Amino acid sequence: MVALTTVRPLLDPACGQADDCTGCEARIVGLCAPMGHGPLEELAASSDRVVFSPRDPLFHQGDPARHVFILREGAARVLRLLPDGRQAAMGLRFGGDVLGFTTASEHGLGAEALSGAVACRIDRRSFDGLLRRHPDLERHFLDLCARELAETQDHLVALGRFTAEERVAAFLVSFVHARELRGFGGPVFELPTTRADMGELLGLTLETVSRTMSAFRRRGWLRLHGAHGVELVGRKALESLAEGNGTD
Amino acid sequence: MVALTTVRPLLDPACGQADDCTGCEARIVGLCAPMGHGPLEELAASSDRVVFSPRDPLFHQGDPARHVFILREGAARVLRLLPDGRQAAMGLRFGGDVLGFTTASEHGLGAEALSGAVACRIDRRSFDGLLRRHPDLERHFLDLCARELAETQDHLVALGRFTAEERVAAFLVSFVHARELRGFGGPVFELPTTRADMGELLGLTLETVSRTMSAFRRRGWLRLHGAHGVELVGRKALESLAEGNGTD
DNA sequence: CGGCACTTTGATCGTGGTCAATAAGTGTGG
DNA sequence: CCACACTTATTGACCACGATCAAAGTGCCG
Repeated sequence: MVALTTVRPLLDPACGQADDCTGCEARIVGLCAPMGHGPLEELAASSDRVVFSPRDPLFHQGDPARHVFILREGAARVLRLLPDGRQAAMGLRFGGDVLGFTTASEHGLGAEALSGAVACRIDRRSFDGLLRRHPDLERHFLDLCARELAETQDHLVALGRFTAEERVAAFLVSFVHARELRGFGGPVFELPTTRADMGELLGLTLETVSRTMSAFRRRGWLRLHGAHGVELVGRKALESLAEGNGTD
Repeated sequence: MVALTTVRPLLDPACGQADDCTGCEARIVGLCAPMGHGPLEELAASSDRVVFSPRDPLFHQGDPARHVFILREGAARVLRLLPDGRQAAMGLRFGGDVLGFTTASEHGLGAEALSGAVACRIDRRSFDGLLRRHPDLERHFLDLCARELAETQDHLVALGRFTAEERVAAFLVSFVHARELRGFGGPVFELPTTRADMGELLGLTLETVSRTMSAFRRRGWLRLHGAHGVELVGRKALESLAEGNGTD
C-alpha cells in the first residue's frame, strides 16, 4: 500500500482517563497506547492543551525543538520550505498523530494546522525523561518512527515513479484509509486541503490536481460536493491506480 | 542540506575489538558505537559474515525479516519494486550502515549490493533481545531511525520539487559527503552506480541523468574519468543547486 | 450583495521521457 | 594480446505529460 498521509493505527483506550480527550479523535493515539497510569499522570503535569486556527503554525522549520505535539482534533500538515520559496509537504497528520518529535535540537520541518486543530503540547525535556524512565514507551516510539519511515518511503515511490493520476489516487485512497482507522467510515468526506496543498504534497501544480480530480469525476470514480466534499464511488479503480499496477 | 545517500556519522572505535572489522569501513558503525564489550560479544555469537557480488540481493522485498545487516565494505542500494515492474531506489548504503531493520514481520524493501560488499548478518530474534536488554542501545536505534527518516524526507523534497539538474547535483554532493564521513577525502572518486541506478534513485531516466552529467562536464563543474570516475571541480556550484537555491 | 480566495478550464510552452543509433567500456576466450 | 560479444553511456530527434499563463466560474464569509 502506498500511504501519502500518515496512518498510525494504535488504539488507546486508556488515554481518556488521565486526560480530557474522551470521545475525541485522540482515543486513537500512538503515544499513549502502552502507557500505564503513572506515566500518563507524569505527562499530564508537563503538557498543555493548545488550539490552532486554520493555517496557524504549530512550529516553524528551524525553531528549537522544545515541544512535542499530539494532535487531538483536526488536521495538520508537515512541510519543508526551500531557500528560494518552493515548499514541499511531507504528509498530513490527524487525531492521535505525533508531531515535532525529533532527536535533533531543531525542527527540520515546519507544521501548520489545516482545519482548526487541538493539540496536546508536551515539554521536550519532560518527554525525553519520560522515555528514559519507561523503556516500553521508548520501544513503542521506535516502532512509531519505523512506521513513519515506511510511510515516507511509500510517498517517495509515489513522487519518484507515479504519474499525476496515480499520485492523486494514492492521496485520496490513503486519506480515506486514515479516516477509517479513526472510526470515520463512509464514502463521503470533506478534504481539509486546498488543491494547492495537495499539489505541494504530491509534487504537482494545483492546476494538475484540479484537472485530475475532474478527470476522475468524468470517469465516475468520484463525485464532488463543493470543492472539498468528495464521494468516492470507484474506490477499487482508484486503489488499483494507487498501488502502481500501471496500465496492465 | 539535502541527502540522497544515507549518512550516519557515528564513529565506533570499539567495534574492531570483539569482531574482525579492524581497519575496514565498519570502524564507522552506527550500531556498535554505544555498545560495551558484553553486548558486542553477545552480538558476535549470533552474527556471521556474508560476502556479496555486485547485484547480489541481500534480501528481497516481501521476505520475512529474519536478519538485520550491517554493511562493512562496499555499497548497496535499498529499493521498492512496483507490481508493474517499475522500481524506485530509496537510497544508497555504505560501510557502517544498517540494512533490513524493521519493526514489521516482512521486509517492505529489497536491498542489493552495488559493488561487491561484505556484511555482518545478525539474527533478528537475537537482535531484538539485545535491544530489550540494553536500553541505551535501543535509544541509539531510535536516533538512527530518526536520522534515516530525516534523510528520506530530504530525498522526498528532491523528488517533489527539484529539477533534473538539482537532483543529480544533490546526489553527487551527498555521495561525496558520505565518502568524506567515512574518511575518504579528495575530489576524485568512483561511482558504484550505473546511470540507470542513479535514475531510479532520482526519479529520472538514465538518459536524463547522462545528459545532465554531460551538461555539468561542459560547464566545467566536473570531469569524467571513464563512465564511473568523477572529479568534482565546481563543488560550490553543485552544492548551491543541491540546496534548492533555485535560479536566484 | 460585495469581496476574496479558491477552483476550473483553456491555450501554449518546456522539461524530461521515449525511441533509436552510435560509441565507449568491460570482460572472455582464442 | 587481440578479437568479439555484451553491457553501459552518450547523443540526437521527436513526443507527451505536466507546468505556466490567463480567464472565467464558484463558493464562502463579512
